[in-house]
Amino acid sequence: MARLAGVSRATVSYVLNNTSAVRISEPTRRRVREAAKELGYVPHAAARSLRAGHSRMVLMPAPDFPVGPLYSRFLDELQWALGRLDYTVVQYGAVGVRGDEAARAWAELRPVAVLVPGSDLGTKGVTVLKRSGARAVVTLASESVEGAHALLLDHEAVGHCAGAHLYARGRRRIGVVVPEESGLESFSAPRLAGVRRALRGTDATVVELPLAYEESAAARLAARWRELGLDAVFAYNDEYAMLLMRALQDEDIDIPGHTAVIGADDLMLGRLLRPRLSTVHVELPSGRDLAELVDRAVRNPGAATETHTVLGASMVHRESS
Amino acid sequence: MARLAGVSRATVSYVLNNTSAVRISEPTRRRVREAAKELGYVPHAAARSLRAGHSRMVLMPAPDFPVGPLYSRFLDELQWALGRLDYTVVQYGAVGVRGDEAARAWAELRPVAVLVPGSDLGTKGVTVLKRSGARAVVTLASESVEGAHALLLDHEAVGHCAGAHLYARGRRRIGVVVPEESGLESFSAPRLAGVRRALRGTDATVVELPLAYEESAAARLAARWRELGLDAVFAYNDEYAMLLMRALQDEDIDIPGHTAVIGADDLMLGRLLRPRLSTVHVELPSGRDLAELVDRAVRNPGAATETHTVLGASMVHRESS
DNA sequence: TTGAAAGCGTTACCAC
DNA sequence: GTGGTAACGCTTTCAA
Repeated sequence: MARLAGVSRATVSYVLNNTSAVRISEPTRRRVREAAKELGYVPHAAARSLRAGHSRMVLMPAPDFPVGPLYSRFLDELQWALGRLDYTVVQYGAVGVRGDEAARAWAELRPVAVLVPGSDLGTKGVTVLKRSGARAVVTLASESVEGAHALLLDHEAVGHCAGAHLYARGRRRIGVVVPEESGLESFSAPRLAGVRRALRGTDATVVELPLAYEESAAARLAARWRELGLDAVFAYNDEYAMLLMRALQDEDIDIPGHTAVIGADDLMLGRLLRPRLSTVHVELPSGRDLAELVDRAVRNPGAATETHTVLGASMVHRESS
Repeated sequence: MARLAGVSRATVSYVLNNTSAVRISEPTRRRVREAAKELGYVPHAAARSLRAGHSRMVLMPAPDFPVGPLYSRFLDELQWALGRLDYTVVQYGAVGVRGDEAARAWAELRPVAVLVPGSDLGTKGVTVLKRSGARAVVTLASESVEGAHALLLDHEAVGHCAGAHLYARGRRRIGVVVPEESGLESFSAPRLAGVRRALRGTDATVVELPLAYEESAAARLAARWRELGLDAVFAYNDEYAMLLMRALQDEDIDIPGHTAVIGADDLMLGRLLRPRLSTVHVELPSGRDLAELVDRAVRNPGAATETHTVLGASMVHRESS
């Protein structure tokens, strides 16, 4: 778009950006708008941000494993809230690119802010991003990273909640399912650690139970259940709980009589099981709050990095424990 | 980055891009590389694509409703395959922006290709994208759009498969669950239509059953089940099937004796229900094939738009039907 | 009120 | 072999 309406490029820019500093005559405005519509003109984001020296793009790495409804809703809310603040959310999809290499790839897009779920970002990566112009880097993980704002997802508290509940219900030999699927370690490890902490100094014992999300794996685990001598199991989340519970029931193991089973995430499916599944309800951070944190950080990049602990965990006791 | 290593910007460009047309002395190369590393230099994608006149960005709108494991896996595979072809996949997150307005927002990023799941793109939108430089526009929906390549997701075939199966099992009064959640119409409507087609000209009847994904809604539907007089129900997908099946069982309705229940998508949870859930297995398009389609279209934008019907549907008969 | 021109970071092209 | 220069599309400053 340029001399299409018989005016200068500057005039076009003024009209389309509603620049209030200069006054353009109504007829000219109309001519520009009509020409723009007719030509199907769309501004060039790259040129704009190149000239401006910054963009309004908030970048997140696209998750590379199936995400549940919890995260979907969180993401939706976040996108909505950031959209209201005039940011554009972009999920960068690159599989197999990790750590600092990923940070460099993100930095090429010169996002104004970067949101990183998971612990795949080091101090080095934060430096690269900041030097490339990112005014805010926020991590969502169990541990904070130097130089970045942190939303500490306290998965450890989820495990603690589960462990304390099972202990209070009189269980003493407690299994903890740890998914074998990759990409889940950063969630499962702290959940296991939380159970351990809840039971430290008591007479209860904790047994780690690696489990792949397959019927056959669950059946194998259930087959040796009696010899394991467990009276309770915290199954990482509701889906693994459903998988294991079914396998245990197929082995005629009474739930919760012989073994208590609890999950986490409070998904719909837990309410549909029989016995109804006890679960740890997890409260993800509010998308609106996170959007405001990002906006604050962008407006004031010099401020100290904030660290918030989120992910409220509360027990939902139903019938399986 | 510019005169940091005491060389010209052009030389920097040559070194970092390994341009073979010109020969740069080894010492110079080293100096440039060192300076780049020291400064944490990262190339500016916007400047690059501005200069080049095109990018390697493939844009997809981020889904604004919870997606299942099927779609997650498809997306993962697609990102991997496009990554191998040196494209960068970006999911554009904007909630509440629809149709041509969304197309214009996407066009601002000047992606080389746009992949649109769902039927939210009109001929107008395709024109805007193409005029802005997109060399390939591919839709994944039930209907094709003029000017765009189309992967026809044949949800109608899913419904047909379900209807034919239930008829063959002797069922004649067939309910079809239609989710009330928004965003799912483009999947649920063709699935319902497929059931209708399968039973057209037979003595079977089809009853549409709107259902929200909530226990209470399912309970209300189950409470009036006997008066509905249905002997089978196709529940949109496995999750709705689980919801409804549980409600029916709570009403002491025998499955499959009194009512056959089938789902779709062949999720793990169907195998864990008792009775085991019959389901329509759905084959999403191969991410690799789609990546190749995109690449072909990008290399040869003039070629006629391709239309492929994907989404193979096949019945998985278990115990609930 | 409008237009001309500079400059953002890159890279292709041409002189040196 | 190397380095200057122009141009990509846009915004902004300054001059007309």
